[in-house]
Amino acid sequence: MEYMNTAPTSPDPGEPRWLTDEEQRVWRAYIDATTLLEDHLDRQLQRDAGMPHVYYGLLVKLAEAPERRLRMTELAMSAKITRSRLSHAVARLEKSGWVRRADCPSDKRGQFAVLTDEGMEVLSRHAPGHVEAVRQAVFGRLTPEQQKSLGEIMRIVAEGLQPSEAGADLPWLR
Amino acid sequence: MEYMNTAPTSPDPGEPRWLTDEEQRVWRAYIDATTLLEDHLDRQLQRDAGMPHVYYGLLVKLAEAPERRLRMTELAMSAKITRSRLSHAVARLEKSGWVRRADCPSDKRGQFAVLTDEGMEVLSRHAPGHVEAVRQAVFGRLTPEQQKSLGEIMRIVAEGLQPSEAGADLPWLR
DNA sequence: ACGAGTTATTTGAACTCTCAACTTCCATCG
DNA sequence: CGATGGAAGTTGAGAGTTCAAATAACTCGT
Repeated sequence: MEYMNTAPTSPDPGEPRWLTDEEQRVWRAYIDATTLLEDHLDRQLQRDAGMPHVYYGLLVKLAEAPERRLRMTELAMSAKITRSRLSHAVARLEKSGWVRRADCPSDKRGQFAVLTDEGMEVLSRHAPGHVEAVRQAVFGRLTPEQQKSLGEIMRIVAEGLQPSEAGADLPWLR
Repeated sequence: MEYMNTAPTSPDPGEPRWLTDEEQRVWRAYIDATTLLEDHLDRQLQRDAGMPHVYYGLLVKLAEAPERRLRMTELAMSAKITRSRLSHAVARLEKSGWVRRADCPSDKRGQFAVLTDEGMEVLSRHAPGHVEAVRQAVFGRLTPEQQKSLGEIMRIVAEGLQPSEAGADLPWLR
C-alpha cells in the first residue's frame, strides 16, 4: 500500500489519513509482538497447565476476589471478554473441576463462578512457570523506563476502548 | 495472589521471582489493552469487510508482495502464524474469492497464495475504515514520544520471541 | 398486580484455531 | 540409483470464539 502523504491538509473525508511510514512500523511491530506473545503464552500454559491463557486469567481473577467468587458479568467485564465467551469458558473450567457455579441468593438470574480448591491448586502449581515466561518474554528485556512507558501507553489504549464504566455487554459504542 | 517480595536475593529456584506490584500493573494493562483492541478490530473488520483482523493482515501482506503473491510458508512467517492456520485461512479466503492458490514451478510441493483483483478491491475499499479505527484507538491517543517508545518496546518483545530467522514452523525453541 | 422494557445468563450453529498426523516432494550421501 | 531425513503444505478432529436468539427474572410505572 504505497500512498504518498504529500500535503498535511485538514480533515478530508475524500482521501483518508493514512498511517505515516513511522506509524506503520510501530503498528506492525505491535501486531508482531502481540501475536507472538499471545501464541507463546497460550502454548506455555496449554502445555503445562492444560488451559489457554485467557482461562488462566479467569482463575487468577477469581483467586483474588473475596471468597474466590465473582458474578459472571463482573468476571466478564474484568477480563474484558463477552458474557457469551465467559459462559462457554466457565462451562469448560467446570468440566475440569477448577471452577463451579453457584446461584446468587439475591438475584435468581445471577450466577457466581467460584474457584474450587483444585482450581486454586492448579493455579499455584503453574503460576511460577507462567510468571517466568512473562518475565522472560517481556520484563526481562525492557529497561525500567520502558516498562513504565509500556504501562502508561497500555492504560491509555485500554481506557480508550472501554465503555469507561457503564455496564452493557461490550458495545464500545461507535 | 499476595506474596511479599522481601529479599532481593539471587536466583532461587525454590521461590519463584514474582512480579512486583508495578510490574503487575503494567502486565494487566497490557492484557486489557491487547484484549480490547484485538476484539475491537476484529469486530470492525468482521462487520465492514466480512473477515477477521488476521485475514485482513494476510491480504495486506499479499498486496505488498511482488506480483501480489507469496509462498505459503513465507506468508505464514511474515504474519507470525503457523502454516496450519494459514492453510485453513487461505482455504477460507479462497472460498470468498479474495485469494487463489497457484503451483510453484520450481518446487512441486510449493504453493503460492495470490491476491485476486477482488481481494485487492476489498482491501482498498476497507482500508480507510481500518486505518481510521487504528488511529482512533491507538495513534490518536499517544504522544509522538509514546509512539516511538511503543515501537521500540514492541520490536524488542517481538525479536525475543522470534526464532530470529531460521525457518521452522514456530518452534521458538524452549 | 400487570405489562413493558431491561438485565443476567445460556445456547447452538457457524467459524476459527490448534495439534498431531499424513502426503508429497526435495536433497544428500553412499 | 535408492534410501533416509527434512521441508512444504494439507487435513481432520477437537477445542475455543462469535453472533444472534432464547430464557428467565428483575424493575417500574400505573
